[in-house]
Parts: sequence; C-alpha cells; structure tokens
Amino acid sequence: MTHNASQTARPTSRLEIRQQNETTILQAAEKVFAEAGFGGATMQLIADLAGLPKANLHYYFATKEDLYRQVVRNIFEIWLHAADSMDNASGPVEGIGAYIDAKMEISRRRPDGSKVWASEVMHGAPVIQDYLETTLRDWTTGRARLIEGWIAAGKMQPVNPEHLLYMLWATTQHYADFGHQIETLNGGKPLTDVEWQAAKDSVKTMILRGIGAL
Amino acid sequence: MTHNASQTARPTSRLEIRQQNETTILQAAEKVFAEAGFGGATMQLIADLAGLPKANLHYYFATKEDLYRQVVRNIFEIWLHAADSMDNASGPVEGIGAYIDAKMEISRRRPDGSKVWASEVMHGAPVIQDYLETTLRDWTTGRARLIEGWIAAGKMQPVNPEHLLYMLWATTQHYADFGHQIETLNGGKPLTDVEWQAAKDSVKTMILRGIGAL
DNA sequence: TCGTTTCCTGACCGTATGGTCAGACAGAAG
DNA sequence: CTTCTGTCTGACCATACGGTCAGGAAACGA
Repeated sequence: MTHNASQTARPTSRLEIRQQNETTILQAAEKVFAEAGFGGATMQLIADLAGLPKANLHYYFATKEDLYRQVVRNIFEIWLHAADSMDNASGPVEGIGAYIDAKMEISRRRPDGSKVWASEVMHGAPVIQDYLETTLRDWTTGRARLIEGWIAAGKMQPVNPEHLLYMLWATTQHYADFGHQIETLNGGKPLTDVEWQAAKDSVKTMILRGIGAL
Repeated sequence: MTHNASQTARPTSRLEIRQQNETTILQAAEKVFAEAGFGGATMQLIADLAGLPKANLHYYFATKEDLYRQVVRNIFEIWLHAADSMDNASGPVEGIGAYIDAKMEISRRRPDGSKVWASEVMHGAPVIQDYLETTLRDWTTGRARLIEGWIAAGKMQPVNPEHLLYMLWATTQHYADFGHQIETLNGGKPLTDVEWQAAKDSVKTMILRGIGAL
C-alpha cells in the first residue's frame, strides 16, 4: 500500500513542500477562524486540523495575526473578482443577475471565508481597514457609476446605487454567514441543490424586480 | 457638588442595586462581546467598561458564558417583538414596511446587539440553538403563513416566504453588522439622520417593489 | 561526497485569563 | 444595639495560550 491519500502526492521539492504546507495551513486556519473567531481560535486547533505541529505553523507564519491577515486577504481577492461578470454586461438583468449568481456560489462553496470576512468587518476591520479605504472604495464607486449608467439609459428604475450594492452583499452573504440558522429553519438539513437553485432564483427575481429591471 | 452623574440616582435598596448593576454589566458586556467576539472579550475589559471590579461581575454572573447567554437572549427578545407591527397589518406594504422600519431602527439603536447575535449564529449558535429550533422556527412559519395569505389575496406577487424573510433579515441587519464598512464607504462618517432615512426608503422601495406590492 | 540551506519539532517560557475565596462592609429585621 | 443576609473586592490560583529556540532531518548545489 504505497497509495497516498488523494491530494497528497508526496511532495519532495522545497517549493512544493512550502506551497502545500502553506495551503494546508491556510485552509485549516480559515475554518477555525470562521468557527471560533479570531480571539477564540487557537494555533493549536489550527495545527491539529492541518495535521502539523504547532511550531511548524510559526515557521511559515510568524504570528497568529499574520496568518489571520493572509486568510482575510485571500477572501477579499475572491470577493473582488466576483464582479468581473458585471462589467461586460449589457444591462442590469444580465450584469446584476450574474453577480448574484457568482456571490451565491461563493457563499455556498466558501462559507468559512465569508464568515471570516464578516467577523473582521464586524470587529471594526482592524486588519484590512486600509483595503476598505482604498481598494473597496474604488471598487464601489466604479460599480455605482456603472449602475448610474444603466439608470440613465432607462434600463432600470432610479435607485441609490450604494444601497443596492449593500442589499446585494447582505442578501448573498447571508446564505453563508447565517447558513446555520437557515439550515436549522430548513429542518436541520443543509439546502439541497434544488433548494440552492430556488434561493438563487428568489433572490434574483426579488432584487431585479425591486430595481425595476424586469 | 453632590450632583450625581446623570443616570446614577444613587440607589440604596438592595433590589435597586441588583437591577442597576445587572443592567450596567449587561450593557458593557454587549459592547465588549460585539467588539471582540466571545473569545476575544475578557471579563476584565467588561469590568473596566462597567466601572466595577472583575470579582463583582462573577458575583452577578457566575461565568463568562452565563453573562454572554443573557446578552444574547436579551437581543433575541427585542428581535421577536420587532414583527408585532406586521401581524395587524392589512397587507404587505403596511406590514412589511413597518417591519423594515422597526428592524432598521434596531440596527441603528442597538448595533452591538445585532453583532453579538450575528456572531453567535455564525459560530453555530452554541448557546441559543434550542431557541432557534423552537421559538424562531415557530415565529418563522407563522410569518410565512401570513405572507402566503397576502399572496393568496393577490396583494403581492408569489414569492418564497422564507427567502423573503431571509432577505429582510439580511438587508436590515447589514446596516448594523457591517456598519463599519458602510461608514468607511461613506467617507469615514457615520450615516446622518437624512442618510438613515434614505437607507430606510431605499430598502423599503426595493423590497416592496421586488415582491410586487407597489 | 560534503558543506549549506531549508524544513521540522519537542520542550520550554512569560503572560493573561477565567474563576475562587476569605473576609470586609452595609442594609434589613427584630 | 444585635443579628442576619446580601453586597463587594483585593489577592490569589491553575490553566491555556502565543511565541521561542536549540538542535535534528532532509533537500540542495557543487
């Protein structure tokens, strides 16, 4: 039985070792930070989940905060690119519809990342405040302009673009951040494929009709 | 200068002392739990904010978890009663409109409570799971019925009532939980009275139009 | 093959935290 | 005044946590 566990292709080169260990640690960290929050998470817990000795974590990430920072930044990147589909769209139905799809998919596939982000912002964004003030602000004003263009072109009703964006973020991320509550109200069962599709459709219908694009 | 600080009317009776100290501690705890999370909060921090020695907290609340539990339950009660206005409404415009108003007002006045609740649910609701399964579930099915009644009466378009409720919760609570992000995007300034009113109006318009009630 | 660099880890340390407790203090009751 | 009960708190404790470090193991380069 020289058969290795699925992913682990037994790396030998130093580069591979470093990359794989960093990835493993980051995945474990994302989960633990999501479940326990920054304060509640312990390096020992992350180490156990990653299957590495605690001292090894500190070899790759100097401090708990460094590790946390990296986790948050990773999510932020995914977040930003979710709106790429919005930019080349001809109008709100296509653009915002695709954005909702993308964000709902992230909520489904990376709920832990969403929770870490939510936790970070809720606690006053101590780690990524600079990103909020630069990258996110630019991103937001850019998309607000895009929406204003659609309004000017008569493709949707006049609405406040910022509040529309907040609504999009809130509604889509809710399915990740409050997934446990939704699951409980769903009889203790996670949403099935069909139910996820229904959720997407509901959100898209209500929002697109809400902005007068349907 | 025998003039006491505003609220503190120098209580003497034991009942008054107990009530006032419990309230003071709970308020401080809500703030600290909201800012730091359960794991990041310390009894010492809460004690300092409450202006009491740490040992005194343990006299009123045996453990940190007991104190936390009480904070979460208080919020939950406020949450539930926010929908009272919905029940006697003649239709969705009045009922859901009033519910949005009420929840937006809570987000504005008690953002810390909202954050504590969000944090609790995000971490798997370790403390109030039983409430989710009983009280909240009953509450939800009741309001879903109410919405279904409005749909049957032709007062709004047919939408999935659960997903509508999720959207209401997500959108309104977002203004508390992600208040820091909103403030940053607002140029670092908290929303003014006028801006809060605009937020309320935007949310109400988009949602009520989204369900075909306008 | 041999030195060099990187990777790895058990054992250890200082500190901060939740919680305890003995005893001081102060209303209430008689 | 005396007793009793509830309130208060400084000092203390055990534990758990983030982080360190010396030294071993393994890959690399020549």
